Amino acid sequence: MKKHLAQLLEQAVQRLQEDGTLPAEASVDIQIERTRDKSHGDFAANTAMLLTKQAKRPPRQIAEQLVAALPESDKVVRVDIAGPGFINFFIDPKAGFSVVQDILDAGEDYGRSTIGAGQRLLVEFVSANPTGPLHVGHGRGAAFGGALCSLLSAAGYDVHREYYVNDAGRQMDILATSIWLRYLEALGEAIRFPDNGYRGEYVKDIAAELQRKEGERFRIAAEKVMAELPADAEQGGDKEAHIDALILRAQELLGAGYRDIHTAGTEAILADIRDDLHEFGVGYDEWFSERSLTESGAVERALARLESSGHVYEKDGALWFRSSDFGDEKDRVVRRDNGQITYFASDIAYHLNKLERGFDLAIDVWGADHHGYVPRVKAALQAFEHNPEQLEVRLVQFAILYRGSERMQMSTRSGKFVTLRELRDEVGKDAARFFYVMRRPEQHLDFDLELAKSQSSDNPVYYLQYAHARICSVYRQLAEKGLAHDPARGAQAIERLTEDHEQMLLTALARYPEVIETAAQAHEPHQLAHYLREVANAFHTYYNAHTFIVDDEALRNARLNLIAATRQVLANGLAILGVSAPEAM
RNA sequence: GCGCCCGUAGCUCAGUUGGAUAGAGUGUCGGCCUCCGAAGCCGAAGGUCGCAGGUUCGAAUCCUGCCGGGCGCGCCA
Repeated sequence: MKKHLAQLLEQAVQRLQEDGTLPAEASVDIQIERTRDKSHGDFAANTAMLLTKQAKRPPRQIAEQLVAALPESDKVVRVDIAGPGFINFFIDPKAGFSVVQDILDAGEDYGRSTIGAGQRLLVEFVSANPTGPLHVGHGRGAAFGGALCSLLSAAGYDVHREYYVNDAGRQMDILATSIWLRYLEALGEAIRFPDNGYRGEYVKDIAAELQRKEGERFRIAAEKVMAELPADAEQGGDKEAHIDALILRAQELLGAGYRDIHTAGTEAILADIRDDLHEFGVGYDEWFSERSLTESGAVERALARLESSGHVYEKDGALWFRSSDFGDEKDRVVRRDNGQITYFASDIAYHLNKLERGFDLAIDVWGADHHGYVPRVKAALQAFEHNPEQLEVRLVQFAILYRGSERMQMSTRSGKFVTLRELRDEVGKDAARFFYVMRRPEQHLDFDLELAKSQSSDNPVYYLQYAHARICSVYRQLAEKGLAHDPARGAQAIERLTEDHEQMLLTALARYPEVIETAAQAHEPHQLAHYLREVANAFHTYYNAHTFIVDDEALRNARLNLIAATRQVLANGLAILGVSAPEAM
């Protein structure tokens, strides 16, 4: 309908240009929006106001000329000019009925759009280091990323979902060393656990598993392990120097065995993360290994290219990338003076790789604490003469957990954090996913556990699910009364749906495809969450005002068609958000 | 200090990319089950859109400067 009205206005503008009423060179972006107030008709256009400057006439006058030049349409019953120069369209109510049949015919495909035109998008999200289980901060990235991908896919984009696995680098060495030390502890060695080690219980679990499988293969006397180490932070020294020395010690003493522990640790945690996300309803097309970049030489090749194009230099024994040439605050190290490449170096290679795979746009979903990282990655892409706008970084603020009014503190390294799994166990997948995506990602999220698991009207998830379950219940009631829904009969009588509540519901349902398109283009799944609440509200209101199972067979079937369509829209929308649509609750 | 994000009803948040009288939920108060599920519905009250300027037909939205909160500013990842 929006498109239809835009076409009418476009023709009107063209006619006025041809007869000289409007300057021939005038151009205008025709915007049609739904009105908020029924007295303003169904749709409104601000075209006349946008043309005031170019036409050098007051907007209302232009509006009159536009309306006079408007082609006839059987869908438009009246056109008004109102306010400062709005053109208000009143649509023939009959045109609104067709949406019911559209929905019933399309089923799960209702709302699918071709606006993405098969554009290839790479969405990278979560990508938490495999150094421990996912926590509730990662959960928000997972819920947002998952919903965003489904949304984009529904809008006709070709979406590739990817998890970047940081399976190389120092953090993984710290993890491997932590596992080994816990393993030694379990064998009864008198080990002092480093301040900077991973202290979570899961490290002990992996160590126990290692002991079960490998016995005492990695056992080394504590005296040899702890001999002559630089002091740890707690001992008045430097925690980084201490842990680095311990890593080195582990590698020396264990030889090839070190790699086995490292791999065992990564695999154990990655398997856990995969299960966790799977149970959360989030799936990936690819798990992209950082180590594959270093081992294939992709990182070295990227650095060599930067070197030959003059974008790196040496200073203080390290290799620096001139990111400040591309708007970053300062230059960044890509190779440390000890010869090791930095995390940033692999990330350069990774993002180069993304664009070289031919994606039109790469979307990264990051925690907001990484925002300072954006300019340097974009700088790297520019250094390779890629358009930095081909990378879009969506920053997701952390969720702040509350239990009632009590705020819960978290920190990964100390091992004191609420895991995503604990959250799912406590509030359930549906509530967790909905709570995460009902806010704009850049908004801080207050996540109240008590509210999310409360089985009451306070809980916004139930409001939507209840609407769906309630509709299902109507059909069960119908069967109990020995009646059957006849959709063909309902379609014939569809114009009997003239009640205000029915009209409200019809317009709400008709908006669904528009919401999919705007939410997808804005990369904002929360718009869909809010819309679905409106649909549920329109339905609940209707439900309370009218009985569907009436004696009048034609009217009954028409109403059943309408609520069947409502159920379909709720189910389609909830599916995109990763929330189930139960038939009973 | 510099950079990014946020500031809208008591609380939690939307606000269709600059449109008409700023909206929901929740909380408070008052109504609605002999009737397809009351996890629902209807109504009332509640606002200096952080503050001050500017841009224009028109600003919660865009620009500038302040105020307040969060985050970042490593040869960590």
